[in-house]
Amino acid sequence: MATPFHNPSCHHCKDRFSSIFCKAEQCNLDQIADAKVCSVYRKGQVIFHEGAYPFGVYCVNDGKIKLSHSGDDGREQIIRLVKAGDIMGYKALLSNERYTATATALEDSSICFIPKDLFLNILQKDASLSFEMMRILSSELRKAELKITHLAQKPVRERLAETLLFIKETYGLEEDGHTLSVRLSREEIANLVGTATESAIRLLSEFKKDGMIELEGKKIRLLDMDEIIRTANLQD
Amino acid sequence: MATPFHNPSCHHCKDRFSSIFCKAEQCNLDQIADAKVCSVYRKGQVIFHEGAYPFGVYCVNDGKIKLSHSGDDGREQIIRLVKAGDIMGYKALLSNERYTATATALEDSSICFIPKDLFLNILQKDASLSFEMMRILSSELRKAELKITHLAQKPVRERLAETLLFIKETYGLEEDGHTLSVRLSREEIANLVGTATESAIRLLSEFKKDGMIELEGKKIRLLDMDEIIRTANLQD
DNA sequence: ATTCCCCCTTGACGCATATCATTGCCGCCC
DNA sequence: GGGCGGCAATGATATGCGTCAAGGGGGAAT
Repeated sequence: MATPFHNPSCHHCKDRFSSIFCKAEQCNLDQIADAKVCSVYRKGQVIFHEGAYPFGVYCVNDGKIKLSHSGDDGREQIIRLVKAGDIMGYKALLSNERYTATATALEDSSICFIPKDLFLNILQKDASLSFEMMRILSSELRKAELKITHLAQKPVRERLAETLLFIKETYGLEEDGHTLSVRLSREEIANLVGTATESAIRLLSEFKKDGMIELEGKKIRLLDMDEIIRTANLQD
Repeated sequence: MATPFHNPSCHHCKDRFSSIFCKAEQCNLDQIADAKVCSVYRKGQVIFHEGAYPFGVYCVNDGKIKLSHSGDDGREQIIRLVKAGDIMGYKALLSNERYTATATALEDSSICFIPKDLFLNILQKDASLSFEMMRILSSELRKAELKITHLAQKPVRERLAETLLFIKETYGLEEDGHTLSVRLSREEIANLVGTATESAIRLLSEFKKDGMIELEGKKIRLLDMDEIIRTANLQD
C-alpha cells in the first residue's frame, strides 16, 4: 500500500476534536487547526510503526484503528482499539521514545496529524488540555492494569466474552442492535484476547452453539447479552 | 538539591521528593512542604485500599510498597512495585475514581500524604510538574502494555526470569552485589509473575539447580546474570 | 466460470501449568 | 518441650490450551 493521500477539506476535524481538544483554549485550538494535516488511510494501511520515532500525535476523525505490539515470536498483541475522536501516538511523544506499538487501520479512516512541537508547546501552556491528557493516560493505565489481572487469572473463555463486550463498548453496534460494527479477523480477535487463533475460533463456535452469539463471516451478532456478561464473569 | 522542605516531622522528604517534585516550581514546593503529612507504615500495613475514595496522593520517602489488584477469585495480582521517591495513588485521583489497587508496605516505610486539592491545584498551575506527571503516566502505561504482551505470549519460565530482573532493577541489590534487597514470599513472586505459587517455587528450584540463582529462605541471590537474561528472552 | 489464495474450521495430540495433597521446616506462643 | 500455624517444597494428577495438520469455503482476480 502506498502513502495516504492528503485531504485538504477535512471538515469533520473540528467536531471530532471534541473529545480531547475541546478542553483546550480557543486560541490553541485555532493553532492546531492551522497546523494539522488530515489524511485518509485505507484499510490495512499502517499509520505509524513500532520502533519509529514520533514526529507528532494523531487524532482520528473517522474510522477504526488497532494498536498492536509485535511480540518476540512475531505474534501480535492488540493493545488498544482506537475510534473516532481518540488520539494516538501520545505515549511515545510524551516519554520521548520510539513507538512501542504499530497503528493499523481496521477500515478506511480519516486521521489528522499534529506536529510534535506544536502539541508539546500547547500542552505546556494549556493547563486544562494537560489535565485532560492526564485523565486519558490515567484511564488507559487503569484499563491496562485490569487487563493484566485478567490475563493472569481468567481462562480464555471468560476473556473472550469480555473482549466481545469490550468491542461493543468501543465501536458500538449496528442499527439492528446486535451486530458488532467492526469486522475483525479471527486472528485479530485472538490477539485481542491473548490466545491462539484456533482457541478463539473454537470458543466462538461454542458461544454460537450456546445461543449467545451468531456468526456470519466476520459479522458477529450478540444475541444474549446477559449470558455473555455472565460468561465474562466481571466483578470490577 | 537545595532544601525546599522544612517540615520538622519528616526530615527525609526533601531528598526523596527529588524524582517528581523537583520539577515543580519553588513556591509550589513550599506549599506542598507545608501541607504534607508524613507517617510510618509497618511491614504488612495497608496504605490505601482498593475501592476506597482517594483524598490525596502518596509519596514514598523510604521503604518498599506493593500495589496489587485483588482478582475476582481473591487471588492478588501485583501491578507495581513502589520505591523511595515514587508517588502512588495518582491514577485514581486524576481520573476521579476509586482506587483500583491496594497499597501494602513490604517493609517499614515512611510515606508522605499530599491532600487532593492542593495536588490538583498545583498541577493546574505548574506546567512542568504536569509534564513530569504525564511522563510518569506514559512510562507506566508503556510498561503495562509490555507486560500484557508478555503475559499473553511468554511461558512462565521466561516471565519469572524477567520478574527477577525487574525486582533487581526496581529495588537493587545488597552490598554483596547478588542478593535482591527485598524479601518477597513465594506467593508474592507468583503474583508478580502471574502464575500459581507452586509453579513459581518449582521454577525457582530449577533456576537454582541450573546455578542461575541461590535461595536461602526469602533471600534470592542472582548468580549468573547472563543466563537469567537469556532465560528471560527479552527483545524489546 | 475457474483458479487461487486466504481465512475459517475442525480434529488430534501433547505439553505446560494449575490444582490437590502431603510432607517438612522454622519460628512462635503458651 | 510440645504443639501450632504459616510458608516452602515436592509429588501426583488433571486439564486447559497451544500447536500441528488437514479440509473446506468464499471472495477477488483473470
